[in-house]
Amino acid sequence: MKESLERALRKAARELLANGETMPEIRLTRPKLREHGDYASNLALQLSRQLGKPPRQVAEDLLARVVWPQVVASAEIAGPGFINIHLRQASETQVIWDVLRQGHTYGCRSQQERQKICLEFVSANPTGPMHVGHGRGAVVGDVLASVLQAVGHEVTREYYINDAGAQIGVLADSVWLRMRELQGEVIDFPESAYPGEYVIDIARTLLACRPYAEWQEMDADLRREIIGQAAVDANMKVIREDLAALGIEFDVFFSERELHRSGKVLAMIEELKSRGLVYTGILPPPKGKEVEDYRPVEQLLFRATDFGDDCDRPLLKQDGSPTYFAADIAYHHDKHLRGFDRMIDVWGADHGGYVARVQAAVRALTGRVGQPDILLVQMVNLTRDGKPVRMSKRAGTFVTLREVVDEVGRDAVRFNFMTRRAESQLDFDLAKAKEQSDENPVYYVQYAHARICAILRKAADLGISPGKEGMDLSCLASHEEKRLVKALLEYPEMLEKAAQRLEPYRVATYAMRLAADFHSFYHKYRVITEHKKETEARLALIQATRQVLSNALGILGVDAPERM
RNA sequence: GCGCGGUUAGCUCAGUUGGAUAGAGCGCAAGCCUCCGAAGCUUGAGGUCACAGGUUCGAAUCCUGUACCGCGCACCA
Repeated sequence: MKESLERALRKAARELLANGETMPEIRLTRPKLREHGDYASNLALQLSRQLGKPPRQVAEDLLARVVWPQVVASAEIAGPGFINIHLRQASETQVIWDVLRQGHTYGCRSQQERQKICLEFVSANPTGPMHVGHGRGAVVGDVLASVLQAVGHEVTREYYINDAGAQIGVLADSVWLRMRELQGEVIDFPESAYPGEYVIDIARTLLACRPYAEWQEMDADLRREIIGQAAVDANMKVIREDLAALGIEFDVFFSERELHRSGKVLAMIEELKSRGLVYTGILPPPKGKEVEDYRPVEQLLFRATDFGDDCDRPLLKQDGSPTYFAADIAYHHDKHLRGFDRMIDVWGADHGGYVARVQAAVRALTGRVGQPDILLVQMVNLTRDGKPVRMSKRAGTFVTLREVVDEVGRDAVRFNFMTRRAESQLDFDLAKAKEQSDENPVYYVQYAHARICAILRKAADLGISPGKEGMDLSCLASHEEKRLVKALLEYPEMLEKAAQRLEPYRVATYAMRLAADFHSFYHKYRVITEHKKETEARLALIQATRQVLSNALGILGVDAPERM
């Protein structure tokens, strides 16, 4: 519908412009005031300068030439030169049948330019349970994936497991110390050791499956290796369970360790070498920041500055092993080789300093600019009754994601994480999220859905069913009904924009608005009345509303209950 | 010092990539259930869009600078 209007305007504008002149992007907006019509265009104002005529004159020229599609009732010039378009009432209510016919697929598209997208998110280190910040990234990534799928893309949800490197060694050592402690030894735990309870659990499990004496006799390096792997497996198991509790499943778990073992990291470094993109050099100390143990060392460096980064980056550590960065380059290179049209990464904001170098590396290896797209999800401030909850990892007292999900529920957690843009910080109050109060938008939306279901049940009891496609809906003429219809019409537009701009939170704010429009309508008008036609029309309207609420909640991964 | 993100009502946040009179929730004030679900609705008060310049028909939105807040800044991940 929107496209057909845009096409008509574009054609008229083409006639006004001389050959070769560039056409501004045609953008129809939904005016805030209903007097301004159903859609509005600022095209005349945009063209005014090019044509050297006042905007209102341009608007008149446009209107004289444009051939509107059937759905347009009238179009007029307003204000400085806006073109306000009014649709035929019947053409808007048509959306009700579209919704009811298409059901849970309403709003989805079968994209002509379907992309294969690799969406990497969470990727929390397997050194312990996830915290609330990971949870936000998890929900943002999961919903974004659903949005992209809805508009017709093929999305792979992928988790990169950092199961290699020094941190795994530290984890293994921490577990080993706990194992010895469980055997009665008095241990002085170093600052660096992981403090959490879960470390003890892992230690206990390992002692149960192999006698302590065997562990003692084992070669130290081998023991470290085995314990490290076991600890990673145990942590990943917990992480998967916690993600499942949030309703999140991945298609691929990609292991960094496998990446090293398969030789892909070294191969990638060779590839860069052969292209002359690496050199051996010494990095200067970082400016403005104290690095107490800085020592000038010769390292193998990638020429990131040639590709937009502001500093060259090391590929090998002092001991000759690859850096995390090197593995990450190989990982993204691997994604590229697997044939994805597009890569999207969802990271915590604390990794922001990393964006330029990864994009630089991808560009160097594949020639693709601006890939991967990276969403930086800002921090979550966790509070309870307004007081900050300490999240000290050192003390091992941080609140885990699982505890929060268990306490406030999956739906409330997911919805609350989606109510704000990813790049603004999020306050999350445990007490309020649980309260089921006005502060909690998830219940507001779910309530609207349950309420509609209650009305539909009542109608069914009375033997009344919603109208059938083709019936006259002109009685849906009140302000509230029109708004509701308009909101239904906007659902596909909203999804489109959310996908295009990688802004999944739009689905949540849309759901709140749709629920609000329904509640307003509900309070002003009764659905089931003496008038048969009116009743049937309104039943069709609320059934369509229920469907769209359900679709939006489905994308959010939130339940759409029939009763509450 | 540099980079990234942020700054909009008392609080928490939207604002359709530069459009018409800047919106919503909470809180505050006042109303609404004999009636399909009050976990809801209606009305009101509340704004120098951090500040200063600039760009143009037009700026919360774009450019420059400043001030605060958050995150990050070799050989960790």
